[in-house]
Amino acid sequence: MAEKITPREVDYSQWYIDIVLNAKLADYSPVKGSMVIRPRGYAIWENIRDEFDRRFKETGHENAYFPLLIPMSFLEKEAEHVEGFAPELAVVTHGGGEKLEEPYCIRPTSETIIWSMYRNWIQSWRDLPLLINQWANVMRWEKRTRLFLRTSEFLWQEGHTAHETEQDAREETLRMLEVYRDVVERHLAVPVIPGIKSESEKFAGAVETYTIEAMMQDRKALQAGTSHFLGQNFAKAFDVKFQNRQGELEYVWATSWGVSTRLVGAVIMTHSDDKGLVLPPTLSPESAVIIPIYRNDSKAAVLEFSNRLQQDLKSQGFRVILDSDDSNSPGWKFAEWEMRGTPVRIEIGPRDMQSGQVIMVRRDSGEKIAVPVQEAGARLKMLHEEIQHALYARAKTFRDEHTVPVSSFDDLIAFFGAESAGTAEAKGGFAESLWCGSAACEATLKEKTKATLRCMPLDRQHGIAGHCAICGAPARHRAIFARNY
RNA sequence: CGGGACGUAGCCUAGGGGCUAAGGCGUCUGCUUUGGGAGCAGAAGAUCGGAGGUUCGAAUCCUCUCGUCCCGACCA
Repeated sequence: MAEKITPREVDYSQWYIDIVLNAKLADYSPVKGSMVIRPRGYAIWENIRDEFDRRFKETGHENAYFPLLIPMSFLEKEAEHVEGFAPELAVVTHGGGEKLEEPYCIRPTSETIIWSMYRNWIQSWRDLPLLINQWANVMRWEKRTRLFLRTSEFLWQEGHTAHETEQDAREETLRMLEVYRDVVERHLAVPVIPGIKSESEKFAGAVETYTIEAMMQDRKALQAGTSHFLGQNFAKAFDVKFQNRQGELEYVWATSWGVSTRLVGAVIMTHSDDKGLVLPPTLSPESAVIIPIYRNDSKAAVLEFSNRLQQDLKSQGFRVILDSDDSNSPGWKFAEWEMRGTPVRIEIGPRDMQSGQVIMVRRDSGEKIAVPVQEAGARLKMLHEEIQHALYARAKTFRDEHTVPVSSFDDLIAFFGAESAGTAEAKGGFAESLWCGSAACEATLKEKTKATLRCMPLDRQHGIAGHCAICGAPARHRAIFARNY
């Protein structure tokens, strides 16, 4: 495991792949387009998943599980939905050695099968709201895949809720968007912009799609989560009516929302450096690694000292690894654990032992701090908090530095770089521009610069006055344009 | 799905019709070391991505195919 990681400046894509493979987060699989999530990558996902799960339950949702296979006819009940997903479906045509009368598709998302059940479960306003979440795998036959960011099969959660009123459903849509924003910013330390998608970028079957958009280190945008207001589209498609408080039959109002293993990719791309993975302490499988440094004559004492510290920290609730493997030098271990992304390294040598201290080294900054051994637990906790905040602050500063108000088409082209249009060359960032609302303008910009409308930030729609940066017509929205993953 | 590049040991690379496929890193054994990817000695590890063809002979030439990366189209 002595391979060097390709520096970001040389090849950002290769850098990302090098980190994923060298930190043993995932591996390519024999199945085209699907990856194997290795234990270290899965542990990070579990830490993300557990926090979301806690927050979903806190907001009144329950987990359930629906089938992997969906009758093809279900997809076809919602016109926009099938049109959006048909090109990326995997279809099962045979079972038990016989051709199936009706083919199944492997779920690309579960609105249809879930709403086919909601039809039976909802009769009265007393049955509402129905707040269900599912942790599952889904499959979308992607033509071009990237580890974690876009694979044919991926893990996610999908919330599917049913409500009495449009108001309730709209509130739920925004409530869950806010849960996403909060968890991604605080737990993953990835700053995001909550906003609404344009018509051309919204979910197939939704009335409105809300999103949280993050900026990666190559200044491209990554959609980190979406929350959809589905109106009565699926209720109508599956004929789900309830008797309201006035005794009238009415279609149910719906939302759906999801985040996926793509978030692992977002964390990697946001925080890591040329030495390897950098993880927020909240997500790291281990709190710290102790690396003992000794000569033959000091080995026993240093190991004993290290062992005591490990036990002490463990008893305080930290997950601490003692790397006492004799076959690797300390230098090797430093590099190795840096590549794995462990937030804090604790060095213990004879000199430290004599002075009753240890050296704590921050993964994010490389800063070395001498800590009296009695204070190790308290300082480790403090360091974790500092690192968590520093990672978020650094990412936010980076994003803000590359978020620029742009008011004319010429400036947009200059910002994204006309000469780099049609290439993956990193240029630009987030262009914050006024927009008239027309899909034609989005298409024009995309054709010239590859940049798309990522979202209209929720908190920046007030006082819109001016002209669309693309066509010059009176503006109706403020939007973020960027190249994206 | 279109264009390009590339598949030789776990990883990187050499060899582009001819003897037993070469080297570096890593791995294993032993000794020696240990404050930023240590040293010495020895060992294991390859049907050259796969299939078919041309040839006396194929890692090498041809055809097909699979995979990875990049670009494009498509897209949660």
